Amino acid sequence: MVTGRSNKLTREAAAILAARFKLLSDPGRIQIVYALIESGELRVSELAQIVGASESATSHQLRQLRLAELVRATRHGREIRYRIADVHVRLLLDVAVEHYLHGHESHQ
Amino acid sequence: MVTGRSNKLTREAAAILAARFKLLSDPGRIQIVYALIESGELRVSELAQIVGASESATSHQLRQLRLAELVRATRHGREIRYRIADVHVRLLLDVAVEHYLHGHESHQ
DNA sequence: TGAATACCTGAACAGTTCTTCATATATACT
DNA sequence: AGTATATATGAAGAACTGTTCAGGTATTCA
Repeated sequence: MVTGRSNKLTREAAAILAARFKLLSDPGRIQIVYALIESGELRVSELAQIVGASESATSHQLRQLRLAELVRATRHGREIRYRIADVHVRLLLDVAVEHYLHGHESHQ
Repeated sequence: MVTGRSNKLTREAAAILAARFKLLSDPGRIQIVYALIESGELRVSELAQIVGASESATSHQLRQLRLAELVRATRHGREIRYRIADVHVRLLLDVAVEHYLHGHESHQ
């Protein structure tokens, strides 16, 4: 499935991919994204508790994810609920969890 | 395929995943990894040319990938050839390229 | 042995990232 | 209107990242 494809990755394409991977390059952000995938919709305070960070720090992280359109926010009364907005991240995280966690230790 | 799984991502697990994604969070490093996947084995000077960076900068990047055991180096005479050492990154990049490049514009 | 080639490495510097703290905004309640 | 709750935001600082530059190591060739 790798052989026979476009063969060259332009710098622009690499930058697009890098930006996506960068969003997942922080433990807190991964926990946020993962929690939203599992739970569907969560409030900022709930996410802060799950991650174990302050609400301010969590809000800053959510802002990044929001600006990158990876998550979407909706106000409900005085709370704001976040949910996944990017369908692709689900599979990407699935693959990573499947391969880099529990047991898949093979190399070479 | 997402429903019905372990449901909670520990901070340690999130850190492991984040470290892997971080390696792919730089355009140059993505180009290096992609080129190695496509070509099998390449020298530092070739990789530097592909990425469009100095050989020193490329060497520093390769060092990171090497220490993370994502690539492996072998000396042949006075040149050093690099190849992919982590089987998982292939699929991860495949998924990312497939979803974030050419046309898969769907959201929500 | 000396020079050339291919690559590595450490230090330094600019740019970026993440957190905290203080403050601001929006909504709800009395 | 005033207070409480939930979240957002800007500034500031510490820590980290990627590049360059200068010099170092390993190998080949004359």
